[in-house]
Amino acid sequence: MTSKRAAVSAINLFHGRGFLNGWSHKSGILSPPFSLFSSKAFQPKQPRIDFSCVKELKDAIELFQKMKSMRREPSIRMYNNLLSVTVKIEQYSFALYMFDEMLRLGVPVDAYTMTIAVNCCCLLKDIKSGFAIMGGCEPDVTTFNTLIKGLFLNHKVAEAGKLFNKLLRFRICEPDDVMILAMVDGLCKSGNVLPARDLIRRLERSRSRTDVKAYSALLVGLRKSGMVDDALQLLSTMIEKGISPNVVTYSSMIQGLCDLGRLEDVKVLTNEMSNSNISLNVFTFNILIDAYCKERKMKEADDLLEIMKQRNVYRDVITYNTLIDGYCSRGIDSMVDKGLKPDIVSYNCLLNGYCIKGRIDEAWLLFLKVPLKGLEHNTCTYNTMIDGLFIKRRFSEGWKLFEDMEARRVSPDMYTYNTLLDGLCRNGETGEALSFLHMIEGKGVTLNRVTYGAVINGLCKNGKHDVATDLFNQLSSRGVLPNARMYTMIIGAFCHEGSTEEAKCLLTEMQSRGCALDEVTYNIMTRSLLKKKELSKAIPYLEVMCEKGLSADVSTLSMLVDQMQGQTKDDFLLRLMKDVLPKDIVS
DNA sequence: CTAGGGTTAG
Repeated sequence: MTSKRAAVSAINLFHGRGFLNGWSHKSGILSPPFSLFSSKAFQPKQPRIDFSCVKELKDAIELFQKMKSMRREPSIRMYNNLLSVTVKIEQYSFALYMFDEMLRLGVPVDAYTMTIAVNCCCLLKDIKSGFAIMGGCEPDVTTFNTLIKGLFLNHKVAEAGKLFNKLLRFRICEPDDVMILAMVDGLCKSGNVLPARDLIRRLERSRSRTDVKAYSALLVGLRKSGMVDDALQLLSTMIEKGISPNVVTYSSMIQGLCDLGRLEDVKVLTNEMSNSNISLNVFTFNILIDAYCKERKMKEADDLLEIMKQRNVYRDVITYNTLIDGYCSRGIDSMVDKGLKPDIVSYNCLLNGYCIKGRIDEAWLLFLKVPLKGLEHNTCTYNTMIDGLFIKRRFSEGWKLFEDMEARRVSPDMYTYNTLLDGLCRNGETGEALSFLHMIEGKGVTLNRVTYGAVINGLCKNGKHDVATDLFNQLSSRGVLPNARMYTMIIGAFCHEGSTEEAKCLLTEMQSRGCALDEVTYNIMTRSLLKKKELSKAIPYLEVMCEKGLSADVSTLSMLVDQMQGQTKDDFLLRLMKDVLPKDIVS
């Protein structure tokens, strides 16, 4: 087992020196192993205490007072119970206060007490105190697990790694499944998915094997980094190794496939699940229902709801939120009837429903009602409302709401900025959009394709083709890959300037990146060539369009007809005339 | 009912 000396030295190694300064407590805090009362027969009977009635801070305070004044001193287990429920109601500061009091009163705390206290420090983002508490008595693997998780929670990734390595190297404790999970999950969530995968590989070379939860955490990490196929690959690898995936593993893989719209592949996984006798739970159903709702496949979503009912899988708040979001109108009442309390997401979904239907005044009333329900507007609430106002071109009201948001310390995120930038652009204020963009970039907010797409689109539409092209060329240095839409816009910009050669280069580049060229792109390109009277160069594009079943638009066609006057009508052009051109243009 | 565990919303 762990020796206290080893543990403390590990902590010193970790922190350099002196972390225990200022921490003092009575020595001999642990009970002697064979005290008079350690045998069950002599153990005074503890009065029953109902901890489940602790629902809020004042209950915990009252109970603590009561326990302190009890004639027979409550056992440490009773105190631990109280601490535990206090943590469950998220009163971490009070839990720590009780912990201090217990030390002051000389209550013999144990490893459980200490782990709870360390956990509270971590959740309150006070890692230093967490480490300091460890001087109190012998930490075990659970305590270290709590600390590792706390380090990740406080964004101290390197420190978590160092601590983990030291625990291994000095054999301070044997890492268990929970510790490996804490490491894998922490690494993945801090964007270190590949190191997490390496860690599992490294451990598997020395230790027996990684459990299903750690694998699941890694799969989630891979999925979130867009490596869905790697995740699926790993899923089969783990099955080969004899580690059986469970409902969580499958659900997260199903989520990954749904994100990519691969609903057919999802069926393979659900079949695998039923073959392995793994039942879908409410999570799995929620993911599936959400996917179908997003694709407007309401029949399938309804079928799933029916299956849920048959299998006694109960809808939760998220099921209802998904439905509100998907159906946009079913309201919140039915969830209230089922005894579920709508949360801020419920209202955000409903708000979104009103906004996308253009029922902006109802949306606004709902927005105002949220605080009356005891809920606080969050970033998403503001984003949805601002977006709704902007759709109606009520820009100044949207900006006012943004100011309100900042005043109330609700932090704007990428979505907020995307909406605002898009609004500026759509209102023709491209100069303001550009300087706003630079301001956001200065804040270090991560921006995406949507952000830049909105600005580039605005610039193009307002004739600022060179500025748009500059920004487009800077995308890769900002870690953003252009999508088909952005390529099309810039190709359009080049075409507009008559730079068809540059446009052609971009067209080739977008094809090599696997972006699908759509009707718009072909039309722009063809029109640009026709404008330069280069009919022979335009024809190959028209041919490709014919092959792909894409149609030329009216202005392309009229230019084409124009230039065909007096040209020899070869077979292709005749066919084109017959198949593609609308009758009124031919005549 | 003595501590630490992976999956779902814009």
